[in-house]
Amino acid sequence: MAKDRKIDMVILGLLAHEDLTGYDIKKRIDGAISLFWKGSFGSIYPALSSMEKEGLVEKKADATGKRERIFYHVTDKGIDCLKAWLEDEKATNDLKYETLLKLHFGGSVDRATSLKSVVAFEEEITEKLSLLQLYKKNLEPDLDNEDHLHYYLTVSFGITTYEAYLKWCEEAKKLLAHMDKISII
Amino acid sequence: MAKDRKIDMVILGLLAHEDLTGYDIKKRIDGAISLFWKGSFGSIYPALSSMEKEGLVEKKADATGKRERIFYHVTDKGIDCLKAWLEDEKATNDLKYETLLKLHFGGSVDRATSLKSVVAFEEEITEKLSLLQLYKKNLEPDLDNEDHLHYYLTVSFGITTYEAYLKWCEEAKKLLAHMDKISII
DNA sequence: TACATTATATATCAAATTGATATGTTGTCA
DNA sequence: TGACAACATATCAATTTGATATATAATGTA
Repeated sequence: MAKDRKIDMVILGLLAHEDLTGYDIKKRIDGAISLFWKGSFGSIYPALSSMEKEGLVEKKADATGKRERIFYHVTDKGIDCLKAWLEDEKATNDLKYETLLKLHFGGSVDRATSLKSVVAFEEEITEKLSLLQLYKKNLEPDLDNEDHLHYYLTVSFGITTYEAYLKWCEEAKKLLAHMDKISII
Repeated sequence: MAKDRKIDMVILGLLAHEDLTGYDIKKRIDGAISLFWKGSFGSIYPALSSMEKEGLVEKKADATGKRERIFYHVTDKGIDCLKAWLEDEKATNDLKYETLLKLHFGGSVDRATSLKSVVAFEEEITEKLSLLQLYKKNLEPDLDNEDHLHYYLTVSFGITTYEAYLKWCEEAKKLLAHMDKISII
């Protein structure tokens, strides 16, 4: 068996605040959560079905609209499940940095190639960082709100690490810049 | 189709330096590479088989030992494949921080619970950081070696980001420390 | 010497996940 | 009216994980 479905916890965490459709859940994940977790329709819809069978969530008929919309509501059992997970401080943090992988194996291609990977990474991070700073500005005035405090912590994590990434990019660019080093010396 | 098998590139990158068995490859990945990529036997062995069929690697009989050992050697086609990947600066960097996920949804449990997650994370990072500093010390004297320079860059990435993590842990602990805040004010 | 434990080594499998694709509806702007 | 973007559910092959099975060689220890 692979590890328990983590996507279940993401869904339960979101449903703890409001009833949502699978599509809504995907949008929430693509927002601030995408900084540290991702989820696709291919995992969300099957997870909702299976959690419904387990009694962790329940379907709510949508009377209002004409369009098919299946809202999910978290049950007491679902809340218990979420809390049990939150109270366990064990956590697996998995990173897959293709940029770093390319850099690690970059010794057999020329430095200009490695440099291009660093610059592409730098651009990506710079863009995301300005979005995070916007999130931070919105959360800062209301840290007495327990939820906002916790959202703030994750956004602050993103900002701190992204700033470190950019600092590293500067160092990496400097080290890779001396492309003619061997021929000069 | 899911995205191309990235594990192939890890294997080709390793085989570019020396012939290895599947078991060796796993050990290499569990070393310095584990900072930014992971791989299991369940992906390594099937990848080796399929790459052999594609002509990217070839089996080398092991004459010496008595134990079953299948060494793999990278072909010219395999090297071309590796270089093509290295020369493409596009890269997807996927993070799965369960710690951050727990913190994001921590607003509905007490702060002591969130604090425990931060402390567990801090301990994990502190331990890994000292290992990285050891790697760095070993690589630093020989940065003229093109491979070492590239290894150094990834180790330096790890150190810079882990130091940022620890800085954030301090901030997070401070913000979560005021557990009686509401009742005091 | 005998025994237990750890490291070496290949391989497979169910479960989880991704990324793509299929299918159709509703709202908006020109 | 027509085009396009956003909404919404669902499925699938390919990939990956984490666990397990199986077996041999080396090492420590009683």
